[in-house]
Amino acid sequence: MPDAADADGLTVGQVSTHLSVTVRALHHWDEIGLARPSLRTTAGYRLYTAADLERLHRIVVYRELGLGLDRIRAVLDDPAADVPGALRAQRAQVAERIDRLRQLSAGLDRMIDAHERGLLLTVEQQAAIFGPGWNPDWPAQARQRYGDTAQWSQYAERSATRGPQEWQAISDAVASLDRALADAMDAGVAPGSPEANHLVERHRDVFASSYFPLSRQMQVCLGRRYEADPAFAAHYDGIRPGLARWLRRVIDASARAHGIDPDTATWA
Amino acid sequence: MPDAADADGLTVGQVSTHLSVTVRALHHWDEIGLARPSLRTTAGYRLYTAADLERLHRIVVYRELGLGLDRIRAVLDDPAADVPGALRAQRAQVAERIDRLRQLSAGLDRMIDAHERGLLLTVEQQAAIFGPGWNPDWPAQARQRYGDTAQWSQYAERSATRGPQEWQAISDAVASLDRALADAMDAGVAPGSPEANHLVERHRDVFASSYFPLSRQMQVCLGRRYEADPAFAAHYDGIRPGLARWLRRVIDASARAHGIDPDTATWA
DNA sequence: CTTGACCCTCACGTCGCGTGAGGCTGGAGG
DNA sequence: CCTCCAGCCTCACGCGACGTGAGGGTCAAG
Repeated sequence: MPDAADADGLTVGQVSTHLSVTVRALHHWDEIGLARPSLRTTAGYRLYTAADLERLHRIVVYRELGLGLDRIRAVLDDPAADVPGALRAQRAQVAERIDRLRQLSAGLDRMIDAHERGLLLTVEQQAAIFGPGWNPDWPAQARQRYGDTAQWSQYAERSATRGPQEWQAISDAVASLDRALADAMDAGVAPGSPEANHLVERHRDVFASSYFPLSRQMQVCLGRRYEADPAFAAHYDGIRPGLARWLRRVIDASARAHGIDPDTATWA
Repeated sequence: MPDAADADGLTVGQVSTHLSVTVRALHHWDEIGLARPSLRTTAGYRLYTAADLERLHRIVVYRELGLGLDRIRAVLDDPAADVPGALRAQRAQVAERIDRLRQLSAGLDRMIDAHERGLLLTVEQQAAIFGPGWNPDWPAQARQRYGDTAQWSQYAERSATRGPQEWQAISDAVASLDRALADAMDAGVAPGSPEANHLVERHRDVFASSYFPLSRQMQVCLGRRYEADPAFAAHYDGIRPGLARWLRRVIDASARAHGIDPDTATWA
């Protein structure tokens, strides 16, 4: 009889294995007076009687249903307690929590998608919004290159909240800016002139509100890439031949006016 | 310009309304170093710059996704952090929690049902298990009378875990006991005899393992009700005429042998 | 007599703040 | 000038249900 009880009660360890609760939990329930053992040995060992076990078992049952210890205490100590009512209230709470978690899961799905694809639009929607010059592979390529930067994370966080309407607004803003840049170049606006600098600020604003905050230094790097990267250059030169180069020079001049040497500017 | 920022930063209250977070949360994030304001006034007022607001906004976004502050810190501070991985892990956790909550909700449903109906069986199942003498209105009547007692709660808790098989076992045990009682009466077993007392103990065991723990005092009350209540009496007298009365006398005699006066015994 | 498993009582840590207490600060009005 | 009041500050405890040691007795077996 290694574990067969001294007839007058079980110790915490024995109860613990019987009911699959931790010893600490039994201690806790004793501390708060939820379930005290009827007996103690002279050495202070807790001894739980059969009646104690009844109560403990009931506690375990209601605890598994997610009720708080206070509510359990009420249910056990007041025989006239409205048990079904308490259970229904609990069920309602659980339903609410499930709902919240589902919404949360949906949000996580969106965010994961945004991080991985960069754009929560179908290819058709992309074509309709960004026009014929758009290549649906671009977001994937961008993620390939910049996916492990903080900027990509920030961009993804914003993308997760953007639908077709928001992207249409961005597309419109970019197109409008491109036209203004082309018009300015046509009109002979010189790098460093107030008009040119104003356009550079506008570019920074549009970019920042579309993608992620852009420092002047970063803008310089971006201007260089506009000219050097074939895809970007094709975009701008497709609007007006020489526009990529002109834009780079305009950005450089503006940076210089703000005390930045464009030749040593760094992205970070 | 009542709230238009002193150009160099926003105070906690302003940020709080902008981002819909509590002032205390901002304090907390400052305390743990998750988001400290870049500036302080000479009086110690926190001033959050535009860059600070960026960070705060990202924190809010990830917090709404249910990430812990430590994980958010990792995501924000390490640009190479595996954000989609962290999000997917979070999604898995959320899925698990939803699952657990659903099981919990199902358990609550069962328990509510058990409390209200007393028996989680269809009428057909009840007829098949308890035989032709069974009246499907009995559980509802029992609940009507005893629904606000602790015993009913204990009985309901057990019922919630019982299916047709368990009820069949109980029905068999009760039928077997009834047969044994009838045989004993037929054989002329006298109240107070060892055989009779043994049967009383067996009745107490069967009842306790079927419904709820039964003290000897409660058993006496039950014996009286067996004789006085027409439904119970009809059950026992249907097995053998006079069995209800005989059983009551047998229980009384056993109680007396245990030092209980059956005429003053109380239920509680 | 020792070993090792079991028990005891403190008492702090968890997680993300809520909620005061007690006391400055800063701008508006008298 | 003073006062008022909203808003800010720093502690510091509280929550819920225990987990996790620390430090030390107890008990049956070898």
